Amino acid sequence: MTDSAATPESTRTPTRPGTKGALTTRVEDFPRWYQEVVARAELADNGPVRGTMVIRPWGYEIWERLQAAIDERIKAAGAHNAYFPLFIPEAFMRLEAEHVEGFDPELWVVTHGGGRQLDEPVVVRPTSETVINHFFAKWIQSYRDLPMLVNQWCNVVRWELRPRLFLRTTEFLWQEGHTAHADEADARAYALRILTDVYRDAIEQVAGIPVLVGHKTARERFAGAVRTWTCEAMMGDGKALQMGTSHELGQNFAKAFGIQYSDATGALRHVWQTSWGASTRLIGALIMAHGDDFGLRLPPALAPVEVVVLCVREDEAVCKAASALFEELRRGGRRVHLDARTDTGFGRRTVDWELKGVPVRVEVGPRDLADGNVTVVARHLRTKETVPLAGVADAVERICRSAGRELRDEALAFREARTATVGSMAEALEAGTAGFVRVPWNKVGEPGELQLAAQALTVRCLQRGDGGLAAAGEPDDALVAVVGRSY
RNA sequence: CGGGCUGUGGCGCAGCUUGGUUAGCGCGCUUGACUGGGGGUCAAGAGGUCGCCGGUUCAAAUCCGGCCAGCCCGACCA
Repeated sequence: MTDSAATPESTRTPTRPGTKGALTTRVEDFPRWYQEVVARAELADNGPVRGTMVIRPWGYEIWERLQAAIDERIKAAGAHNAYFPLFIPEAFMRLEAEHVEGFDPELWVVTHGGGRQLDEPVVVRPTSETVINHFFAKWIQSYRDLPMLVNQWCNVVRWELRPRLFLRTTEFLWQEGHTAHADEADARAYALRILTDVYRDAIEQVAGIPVLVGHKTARERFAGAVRTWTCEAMMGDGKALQMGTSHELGQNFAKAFGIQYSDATGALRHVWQTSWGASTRLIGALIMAHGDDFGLRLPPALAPVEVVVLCVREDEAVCKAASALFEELRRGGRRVHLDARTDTGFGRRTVDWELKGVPVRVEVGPRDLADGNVTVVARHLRTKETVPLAGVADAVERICRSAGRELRDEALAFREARTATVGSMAEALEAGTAGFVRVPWNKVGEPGELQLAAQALTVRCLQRGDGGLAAAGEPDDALVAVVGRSY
């Protein structure tokens, strides 16, 4: 993900002309670059209420594709979609001690409705454990009702002090899964299944973002969970972003909400639970993991448009050839867009498509066309090739099939280049700011976490030395802490 | 909530110290022409109660007071 990798010498002088309109480069000012990409690629806008977000069509289509990838995997894991209310009785939030404590500072509470003050204020959901468990208590009676596997796609609202589009907004879209199981082992296995088969798979295979998996330290754990599993990825500035989490809730909520079932012997038992979520933050990750100094780079699987065919300029033969290619690619099953806006300069249009991250551009111009050729450009590598008309479909297929994997390889190489392995706290503190540091957890511990926090460093997750997940009952002392700065 | 800063066309800013005629600039937008293989050129336009309220003054974007809003840095979080 260095500049030299993103702009091979072989390309025909790709330009960032002058100062006008060009993006701030990532090394110059990464947060500013991020904001500019969000704006210029027309992904989102700030809402009129502080911290709120308008997701624009280009951004929303990406979300719909992420959603589809995750939803299909959730269903494969046996959960079903449902919908629970936005408003939660305030009293529900108080039922689980840690949960209240964790969420209290983030709550939005509605005190008025219908022009008068409510007798009992209602909370706007920051997450839905409480309402859903209220119903689980009602729905679950017998071991035959288990496991109960429910998911919902919805918005949630949390008070945020430092909003940033996609990464941290007051209202965001997500999916939250909630399950109840007969025993601890089943709950644990399910939490892990979601972590790896849903989140890791969708994020790596569809979004092309390599992740580290592991569990959170007590300090970073979800409010009310006994164990929080996480997928962590490295962004283009070396900082970490949590991409999806899966919690083992033990029996905390079951006891607080009285979720009990009769087992085969007739004995009354509390269920064991999980909850798990992934949000529109993934779009932020996509931008920051793959974006380059020319804008967004989308893996074809998530791109609203996979191929744009553009007429270099007004010309009968050009437009005819472009339309023919557009039709051919469309029939081939690719999402194609024909850009025949000859009232806008060619340079302007190519830059726009590049900002938006469309994986392939097919440029049809009179010069190439005279020899029966067009120019095909792969966005992620910014490589151009001259291709005969008859070979365009193949060239497009080749790029569409390889781009996602190549983006992932590039992100992985970047992460590895920015990951250090050390043996002590002192070294971890020293190496910590450029990327990830792997350090034995028994050298860190809770006091170490405080020292790290002083430098804005946190333990992103704990995992085995080989990157594997801790087994049931495996003590944290034997594990490695992945340390980094985070969003 | 503690510390630093900013409010001027859609966006980004200058002007304010040292009040003074029609408040400028870049980008964007509109129209036209020439263009056209990486944000092209030229010309003509549209668009602003200078955050709000009050005060000083012959005169306030500019000086004074108050209020409001937003940004950045610290403690929370997907």
